[in-house]
Amino acid sequence: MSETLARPTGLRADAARNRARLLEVARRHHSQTGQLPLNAIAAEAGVGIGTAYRHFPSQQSLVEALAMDALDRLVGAVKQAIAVEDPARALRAMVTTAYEHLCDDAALTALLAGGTFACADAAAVAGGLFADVEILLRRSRQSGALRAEVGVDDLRRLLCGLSAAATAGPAPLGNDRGRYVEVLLGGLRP
Amino acid sequence: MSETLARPTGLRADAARNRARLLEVARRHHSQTGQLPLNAIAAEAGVGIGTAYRHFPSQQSLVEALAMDALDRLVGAVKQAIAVEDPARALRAMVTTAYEHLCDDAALTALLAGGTFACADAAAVAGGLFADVEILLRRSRQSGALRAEVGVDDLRRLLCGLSAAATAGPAPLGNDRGRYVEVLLGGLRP
Amino acid sequence: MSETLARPTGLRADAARNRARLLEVARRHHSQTGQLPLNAIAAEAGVGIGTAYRHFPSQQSLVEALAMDALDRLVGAVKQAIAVEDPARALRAMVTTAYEHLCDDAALTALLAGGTFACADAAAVAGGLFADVEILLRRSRQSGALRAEVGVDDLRRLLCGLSAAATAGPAPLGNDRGRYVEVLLGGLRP
Amino acid sequence: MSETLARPTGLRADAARNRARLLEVARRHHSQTGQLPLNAIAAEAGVGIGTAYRHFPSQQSLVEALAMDALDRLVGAVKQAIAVEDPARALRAMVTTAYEHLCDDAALTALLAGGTFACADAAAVAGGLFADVEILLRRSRQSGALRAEVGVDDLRRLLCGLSAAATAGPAPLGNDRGRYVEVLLGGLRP
DNA sequence: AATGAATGAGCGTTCATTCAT
DNA sequence: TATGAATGAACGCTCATTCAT
Repeated sequence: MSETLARPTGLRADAARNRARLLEVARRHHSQTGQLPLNAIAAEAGVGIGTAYRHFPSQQSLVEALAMDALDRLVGAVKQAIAVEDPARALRAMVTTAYEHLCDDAALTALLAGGTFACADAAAVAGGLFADVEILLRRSRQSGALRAEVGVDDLRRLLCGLSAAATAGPAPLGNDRGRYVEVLLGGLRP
Repeated sequence: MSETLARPTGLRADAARNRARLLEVARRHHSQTGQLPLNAIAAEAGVGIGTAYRHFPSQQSLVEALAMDALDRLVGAVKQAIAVEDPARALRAMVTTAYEHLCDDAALTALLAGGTFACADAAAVAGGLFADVEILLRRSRQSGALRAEVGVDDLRRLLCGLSAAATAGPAPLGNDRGRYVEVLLGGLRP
Repeated sequence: MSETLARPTGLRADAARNRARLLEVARRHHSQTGQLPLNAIAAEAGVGIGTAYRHFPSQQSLVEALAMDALDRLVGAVKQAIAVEDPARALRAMVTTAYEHLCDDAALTALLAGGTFACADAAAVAGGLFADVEILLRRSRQSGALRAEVGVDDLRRLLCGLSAAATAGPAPLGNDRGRYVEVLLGGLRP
Repeated sequence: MSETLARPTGLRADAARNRARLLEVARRHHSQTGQLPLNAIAAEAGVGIGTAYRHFPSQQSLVEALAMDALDRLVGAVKQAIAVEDPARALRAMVTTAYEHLCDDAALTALLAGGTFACADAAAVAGGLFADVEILLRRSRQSGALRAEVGVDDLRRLLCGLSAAATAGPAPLGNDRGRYVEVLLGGLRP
């Protein structure tokens, strides 16, 4: 019943406001420093530390809450890619959109790079995503658009690593980052 | 005058011994936990914390000292690759060996992923490495073995991201990791 | 008016159910960890923290509620002991049974060791107990079965200390603990 | 080599001063509240929290340092008791002095009640103490002054429990507490 | 040059308690 | 009356860094 959820329902108005504030501050911290110090985030959000822990009993649950919206969008984009008839084009669409989503949302990258889940709903959504991707990969493989040995988990790792390569460092790539996904796409062909 | 060096010369015997002990302990910490707590390392090495700071005034300098040996080996391997006459084979050799070196040495990956240097000698060696790679890339490009838009810095990022993808997570790839570099090699072709 | 009671009467059905659940969880916590964290207990019992506080406005009142059953049993056992005609045997019976009750119920020990009461009914029951014991002690003293200087409060302290000695530590005494009460019984003789 | 000691040697002057301040404040806290919050103790002693942890890496080590002087005195007193020729009188002397020492020093009671040791020197001193007591108990048993089934560890528990009984509660016994050890002495006789 | 004592910012976490809904 | 959101004091502990000896 009172299981931790990345996207809770039926929050009281004030609780929802606090949650939103916490997420907002946390997002800034995470994207800027890569860290999620709950004490500082709570203070900056003008919220008691206990409240922060009530909403996010672990850092992982906070990461999942941060990533939830982006995860939803990614799921939608992948479903759109699956709808493309030509397997090669579908694969390209899926990889490209996943790459863009990961580059745009550090929490999503952290969540998928970790591969573990604290919140049941996040795990469920991610599981659906992986299942969708699996379908697409199988089609791509059968049509000869994808190397045989690349599975869902490989793609997860490759995409996370690639977005890290594009995003990390003192001078993260901006508009230019599209080049990297072309390298990956080229490499995925048999 | 006495600029910090990743590989100092003319150390007194005891100083050299302390340095070696610190590096040994630090390497263990870094490979096991990914962290470099100077206090604990100094204590474990049986060396005063002040001495540790004399040797490594910043964590970055410690990382560079840790990576120096691997960096040397990488430089040698790249020079060997350059010596290969066929540009495509040379490129493949270089990328493969760099990937393996990065997978095998977390400090080397940290150093190259950061892209900044605290020690002049490390910067110089890395500069030489990049110059060598640049030569190889130009040859590869001219012979049509490499995409036009991939520069040295792109390759640095791609390799670091790829080794992170192979190494990270609860179940790092082991012998199997060779698959990933094939993806990269495939993607580098025009 | 509505003074706090360790054993309230006329509770609504749901309130009684909540109370019972809270006590059940609290007993488990107290016997396992020696602590009574109200938040965790309320959550585990599926009861709001506010409700928990309504039932048990202080930790002391919770301890007293936890101890109430055991206290009743102890009162009964002491009355039985008083009924024994021979003063020496009566004293022995009373001390032995009290010791066993204390060893078996950590909350009872906590209540009697503290010596103060938050709930009027607990205080009343304990007062009755002490009065009964007082009677027995007087008889024992007069018959020469008890040292003159040992009063009810001394016995309370001695018994609590003894059960702590038997129960505490990494290796609490089990079946063997009967030895300790023999020491006390021996020492109570003039 | 750098093992934790309850009584370190060769401290720098300022370190010794800080240590003494910490112990002084800690003793007050422990005797008044039974707790040892390192943060508060460090602040009250006018010492950084890091310094406090340097001196006492665990609460247990702080307890042992607090108890060390009393433990020494107890060892001396027990040796004196052993020197008494008559076994019954020797036993009485030992039990009485141990009881008094425990009543007078809460840290000593905590240390002996726990029965575990973080500092090698404290463990060694305590081990010597137990060995001495063992000798005395054997003599007492052989001369018929002690119940057969009471061993060193039983006596440890009984004495800790008894001193807790005398010391605890809202109205700890003062001069009067001698009565309790008479009960124990009486009970130890066969 | 080496040592290691001292510092204190900072993080994770618990939990008693209050109060708006 | 029941609920549970919010609060914040308090505590344990780590670790980078400075500086007196």
